[in-house]
Amino acid sequence: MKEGPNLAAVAALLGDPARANMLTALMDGRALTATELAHEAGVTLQTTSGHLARLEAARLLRVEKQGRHRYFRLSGEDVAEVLEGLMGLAARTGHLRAKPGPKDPALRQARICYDHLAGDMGVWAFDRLRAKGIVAGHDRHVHVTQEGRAFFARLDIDVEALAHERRPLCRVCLDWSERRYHIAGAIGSQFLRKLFEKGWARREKDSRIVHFTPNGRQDFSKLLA
Amino acid sequence: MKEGPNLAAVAALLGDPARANMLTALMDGRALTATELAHEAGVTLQTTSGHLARLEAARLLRVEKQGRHRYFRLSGEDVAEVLEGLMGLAARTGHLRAKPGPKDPALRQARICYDHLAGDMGVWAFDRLRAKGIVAGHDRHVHVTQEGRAFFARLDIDVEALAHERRPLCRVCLDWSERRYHIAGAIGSQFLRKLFEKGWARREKDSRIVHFTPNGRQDFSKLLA
DNA sequence: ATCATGCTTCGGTTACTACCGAACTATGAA
DNA sequence: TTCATAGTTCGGTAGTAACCGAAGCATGAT
Repeated sequence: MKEGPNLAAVAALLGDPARANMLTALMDGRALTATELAHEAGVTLQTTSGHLARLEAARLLRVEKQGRHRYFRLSGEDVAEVLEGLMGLAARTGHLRAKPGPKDPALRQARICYDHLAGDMGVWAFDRLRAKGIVAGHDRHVHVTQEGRAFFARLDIDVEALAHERRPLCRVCLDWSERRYHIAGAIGSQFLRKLFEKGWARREKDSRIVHFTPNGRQDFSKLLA
Repeated sequence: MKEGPNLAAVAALLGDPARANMLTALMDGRALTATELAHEAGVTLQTTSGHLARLEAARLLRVEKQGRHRYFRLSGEDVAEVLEGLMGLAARTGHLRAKPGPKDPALRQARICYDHLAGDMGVWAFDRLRAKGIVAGHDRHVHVTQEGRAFFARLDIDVEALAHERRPLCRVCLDWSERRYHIAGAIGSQFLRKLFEKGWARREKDSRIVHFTPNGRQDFSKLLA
């Protein structure tokens, strides 16, 4: 009783449908304006403004001013992880959406989680990266191996440069649909970007869903074979 | 927008202070009666009854009837994990309790998480178990090694028998205070039980806090040296 | 300067829900 | 049977907060 951090305060913030929709919209790692988020949540701009102020005060969101726009994004990967965790619990406890939506299977297949690949494809890719010895390690402390650096270099990803950024190079992130891990961090971000650059996959407009082209899927499989 | 499981519905359940207090009280894995939970949450029995009905309907709690008592417990380890995750976010985002409470340091040191050891000591123990080759593996898929079976056998823990239970033998669980993993599952549960049996540690009454005796701490260190 | 756009603040309404008192059901003990 | 304990259901109250319209800034374009 009354021990530890104030769980209820944070959960209550996530518990409002409008705020939850805004946060979900930000799960793909993009930064969105207040107007865009208002549209996502289906409420007016002034209501949105109030919600965003509260989320920012709680440090769940980070804001960047650019001209007369204010861009909001999740304050960190850990926020995205908790959101995914809650989705997992919602799915497991049968608390699905009233109207499940036809997009759900596609969402389970492949989606953006913050800025990296999640879903069935994301988990599969992570498994392959490990099986091929490109990454190794325990728990959250996964690292890119020497062979891994060569592998990423062939994709024009400079691991050395990424390693010097403030952001963790290589992390794992729990998947709500698979309940297993996929790769995150700077490497996860760059890896996904390459998929788009190569034209192997594209993102559905205004959605977290990622679509692979038939050829892209094949080339991706070959890359990680 | 409106993709994936209904995150807000679950979060709203966790967002009420009374319900959050009840769930927190159940984090130590015990099963408590409605009356006990009413006391924990600081509300009357009839209010509690309503909350518990909702939590059970959402499959966050499981109930067992025994005579005229109804014992409530968390429906699974995953619920405890999400609660710990939310606590981590609350701590990280500065959303601490209004009155931090003098017990917080003790809680960070060693506490019960569902039915296994968490906090600084829990994370340390898990590190040692891995360093000694008692457990090995990646991610959530950790396993007890051959040497590990011998190690646990010396503690009168029959890994073979536990492995045949429905419950996962060896899992990991994320720690809100350390933001690192500790050991859970049937092994984690038995391991903690041994600490109590040996008198190395005892649990504080009506709390998740675990106190190690001076000798117990020494013997525990020696065991995992 | 004037206008348009993006966002915030203020005020009032509405809807929700946590809460408790009181009455009721169910199980067990004497 | 009678009483006590554990818990649920019902009804009414009260506090909260989500919501929008309107007005008010602030920045950028013309």
